[in-house]
Amino acid sequence: MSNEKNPSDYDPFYYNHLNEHNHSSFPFFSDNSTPLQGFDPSNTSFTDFLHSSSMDYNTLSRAFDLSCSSSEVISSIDENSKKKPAGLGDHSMGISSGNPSTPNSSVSSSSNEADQAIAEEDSAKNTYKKDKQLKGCEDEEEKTKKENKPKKKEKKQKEPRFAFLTKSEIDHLEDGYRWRKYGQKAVKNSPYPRSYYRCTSQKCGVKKRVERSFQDPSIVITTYEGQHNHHSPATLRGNAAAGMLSSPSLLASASSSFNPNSCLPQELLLAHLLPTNINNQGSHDPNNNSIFYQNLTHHQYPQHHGQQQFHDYGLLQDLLPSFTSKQEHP
DNA sequence: CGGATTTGACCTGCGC
DNA sequence: GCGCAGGTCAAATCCG
Ligand SMILES: [Zn+2]
Repeated sequence: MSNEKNPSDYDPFYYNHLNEHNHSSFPFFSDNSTPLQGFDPSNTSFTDFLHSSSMDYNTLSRAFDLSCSSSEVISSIDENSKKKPAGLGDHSMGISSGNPSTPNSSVSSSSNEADQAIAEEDSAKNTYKKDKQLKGCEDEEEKTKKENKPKKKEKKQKEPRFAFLTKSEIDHLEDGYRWRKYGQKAVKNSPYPRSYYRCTSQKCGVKKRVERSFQDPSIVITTYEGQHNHHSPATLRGNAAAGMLSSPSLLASASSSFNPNSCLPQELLLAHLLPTNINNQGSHDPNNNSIFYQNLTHHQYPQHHGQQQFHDYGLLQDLLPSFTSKQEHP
């Protein structure tokens, strides 16, 4: 209870803010074209890119205000670079909540681990469980202690994670899926706890965690992990707003190289939510409510360069069900 | 009564 | 090797 820890020990999410680097051109929002191509991630991660220069959040927020009538821009998250030592000097965090009445503003970043671990579920969860209770077979003698052995030491299921910063007062955002809360932990440097949710669908192992920014209670950080292989249980019906994130704004996601050795990022994404198209029930594509998901994959893995570029990650949308079931246990 | 939450225990990875 | 922090499980509880 007595947290003598330094609140600014290090930022678990590494909020980066740059208010002084004014460059007045946000490459993500030129127009319909893909300006991201001009940004070469081969050397620089997205966070570093943000941190380096070439854009500022003032301009970005201005762009927001112009196009999306949203509020301000929130910093992005880098899941992979969170292992920053105490070397960085800016803990100020660029989150500045201006108007509490502003709709929502969300920035997301994705982190794709290497390997081909895509979205396969199960087969990794039955490692330490099952033996705890041990009611059926008493032949096992090691029941005294809940010993667990990760038989296969590999395969850590490092799925890509997408972090969304959403400015919202409520914690339970309706994103169209049904979630079941399975855990809650206190965040180290934050007075607000972190909640762990899981998709209620059996075939879907998508997880998400929701936490609040420890400086601005208005900011909710939602981190999605995995993809849904099913359609939204409720949605595309009455509450079209729940079809997607209820926060019409922008989603800019990017990944960075988590491995300092290899300076090539795995994937780069950019998603964009249109502001006021939530009631497009007359459209011919109810699933694609109002989200524009764009994916720029700069993978140059020599091992397999054919199947990976076949299709990308369908971020908030349903993707091919066979996509996940391709990895079966022998 | 069934399903979602709550909440403490427990496991794992990692840094020191 | 130990401690901490993060993540997960599951029994208990709550609520419709
Ligand atoms: Zn799901």
